[in-house]
Amino acid sequence: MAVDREQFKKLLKENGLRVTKQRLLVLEAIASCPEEHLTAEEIFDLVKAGYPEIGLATVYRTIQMLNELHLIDRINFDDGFVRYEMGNAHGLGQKHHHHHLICMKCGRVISFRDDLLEELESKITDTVGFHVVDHEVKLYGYCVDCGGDFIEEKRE
Amino acid sequence: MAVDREQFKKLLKENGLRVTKQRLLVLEAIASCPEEHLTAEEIFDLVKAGYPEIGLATVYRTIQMLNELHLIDRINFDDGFVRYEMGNAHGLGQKHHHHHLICMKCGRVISFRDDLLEELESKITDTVGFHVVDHEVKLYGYCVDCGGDFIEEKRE
DNA sequence: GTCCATGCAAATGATTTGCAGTATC
DNA sequence: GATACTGCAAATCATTTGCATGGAC
Repeated sequence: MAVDREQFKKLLKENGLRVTKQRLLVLEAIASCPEEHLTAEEIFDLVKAGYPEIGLATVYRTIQMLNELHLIDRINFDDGFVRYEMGNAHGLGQKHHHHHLICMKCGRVISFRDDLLEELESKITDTVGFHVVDHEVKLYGYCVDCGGDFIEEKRE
Repeated sequence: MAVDREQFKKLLKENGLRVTKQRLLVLEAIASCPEEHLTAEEIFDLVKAGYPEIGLATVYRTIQMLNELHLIDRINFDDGFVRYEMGNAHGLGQKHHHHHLICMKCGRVISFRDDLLEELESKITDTVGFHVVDHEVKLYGYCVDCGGDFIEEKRE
């Protein structure tokens, strides 16, 4: 997944932020792993490989900023790390609708796309008067390799 | 919401765990706030009100245990605290299906019940071969008090 | 009596923050 | 040249852990 640098620079300027090498590198590191759900430390390592001077604090600060600009999304799998992935919207309208399947045995995370929740969202707006603008869905279970087809619902 | 103490004691014994005053008190504190999403610290304060000797570490350890026994559920609203709520299942089969509406303005959290995801789950099992056994849904938006009815999708 | 559970205090570890130097505009 | 950004080190803070004491069985 390639990053449109000019558009990124424009976005930064529009928000009164400065264009720096670090910011570009962090965004590109995340964009280079479209299927991953990266931790701050992992992003740090990725960037450091090509730019050893970078500091971890800068990565944390940049990540936060990119998230506020809606260029990246935050996910939490409750494993002690906050993770980030490229936002599908690319900051250009278009809402993202993908969910995460989390394997309870091997921990693998599979992303998948579905718009079924539209229905649920409008149902809620009608019923509760709550206006839904975004959602996050995590589905827990067992992946194919871990007996996805037939396994008793045995936990622990 | 009342706790069936005898059943709880039985469950502990079945799992080779000992029945202690602290464990009963922690469970009852959580059960006494069925609509809340309590942090460890909040549970600690609740119990301490009636039993000042309790230690925070015990609360953390007990919470973890109750969660493993599926008596309480864990939720994370990304505000820096892990939260817990009474599990609807009461450890007796019956899966819980309730979601959380999170207001992006005032932070209020509304729980609500829906089984629409059944459809999604079987769809996934068929498509990906991933066997879903549980799910967690968070919906972000604006509650009635914060302009739930008509508000432009304006963020930040 | 054995051994698990508790309470305290100390440790951990991801994330944040203060500050002096540096780069962008 | 002003000031926002960076890198480092120190601080923060929820949660975990070690250990001696106490309680459950």
